[in-house]
Amino acid sequence: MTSKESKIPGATIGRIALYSRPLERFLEEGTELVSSERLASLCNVNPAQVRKDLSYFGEFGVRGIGYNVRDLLTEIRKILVSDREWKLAIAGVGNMGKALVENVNLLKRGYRFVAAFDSNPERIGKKLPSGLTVQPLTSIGPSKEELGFEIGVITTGPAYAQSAADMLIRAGVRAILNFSAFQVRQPEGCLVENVDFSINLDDLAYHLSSISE
Amino acid sequence: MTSKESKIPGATIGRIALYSRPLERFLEEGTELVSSERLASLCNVNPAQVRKDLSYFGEFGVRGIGYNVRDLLTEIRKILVSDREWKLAIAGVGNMGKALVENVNLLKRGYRFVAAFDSNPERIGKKLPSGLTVQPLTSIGPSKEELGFEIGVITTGPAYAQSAADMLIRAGVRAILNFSAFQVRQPEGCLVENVDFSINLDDLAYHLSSISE
DNA sequence: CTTGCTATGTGCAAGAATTCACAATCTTTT
DNA sequence: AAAAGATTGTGAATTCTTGCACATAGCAAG
Repeated sequence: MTSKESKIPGATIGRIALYSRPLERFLEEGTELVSSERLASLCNVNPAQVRKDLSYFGEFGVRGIGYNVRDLLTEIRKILVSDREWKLAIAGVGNMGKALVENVNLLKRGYRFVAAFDSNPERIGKKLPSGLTVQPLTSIGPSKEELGFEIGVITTGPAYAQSAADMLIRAGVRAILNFSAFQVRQPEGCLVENVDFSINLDDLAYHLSSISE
Repeated sequence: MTSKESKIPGATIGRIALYSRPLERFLEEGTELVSSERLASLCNVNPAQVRKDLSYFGEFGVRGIGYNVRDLLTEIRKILVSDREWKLAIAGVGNMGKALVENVNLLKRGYRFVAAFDSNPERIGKKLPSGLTVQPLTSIGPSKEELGFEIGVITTGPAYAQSAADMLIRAGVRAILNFSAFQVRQPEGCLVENVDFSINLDDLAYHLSSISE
């Protein structure tokens, strides 16, 4: 069904996800039509980029008119497979972990945390506002069978990140989103995406400084 | 001083920041030398990429030997201008905001939050564990003069993001790191970097699904 | 001081990604 | 029913990025 997946640039998926944000707003506001130009300007990209990105997956617009907001959003959700619920497990329930587990935005998009783990004995057994009870990291294995989470999120400190990753993988997750400062190595058969805010700050700092030169 | 900035790929700065993470660990562990190959493998990139990225800024290695960990780290910090303290202001002191303000990792890299703002009256006046007192968003203007923050971080809900951005800009910040789900438009003369985790999850979900096809 | 070993720095080729520019197609107007 | 106007979809040109492959250079051993 996916049309010639061979030539889809890596950044395209991320941008398509990006396009869905303003589309969601348009849908709420009742705006029915949107042009590639308008969408592009809201996402800080080139209009042709929007059209090309979408064209990898089909023809969703009407020439001379634009895109129907509701239809395009539906198509994008199909493309991203965010038209279903994804179950997540979190390892590390510090500030960052809690912020994610309680983030309504993620839930709205179908990402539901169904298990929470931590290695800190003080945190184990505690109940989070979302209703989840924090389990010991070492118990990941068995729980997975019951709860069936498919994506792992790591928000432990750097020292625990790799072992958290190992345990999540042993428990069967096929994808990991890693927020710890430790860069998790790409293991065989498991997708890993590393997120490090301090890199974004470094980036800003660099560009800020080079402007004034 | 910067050598021909004209041809530096956009992704290079981010990768150079990435290289510094394992280097910091090596420095702590007392490892003195590192090869582009080793560094590359830890960062999931190609060794030639490491060398080329660095070569935009100078010659930091010794042929036949590799790079001196301490020296390279010093050079990278100079490049990224993270060899000094950057003062940050945060707008939005929910879970995510607190997670950032209390993140020791950022502090270790020289990013210090010197002001916190929120629009929620219940939060205003509260003292954060870091010692900062939450101020009303509307008071951003005057505070900036006193405290001199130069980068703004937005962790409000989507509804407040654009107005928080406007206020931060009016207060004189030249760069914004935006974690809200609302994509802030690039304003004239101010760098904006938008971060949206749900996009990372969408990305993982997409690739997870396309594997099984 | 010469040979061998190793790992950097980089010109250039190969490969990707982006953007242009225009044909295609749909609606509206006359 | 033809012309005007709008905006998509996309082949091709352009621009950007990556990676190869090797000359270069430092060190060590004999």
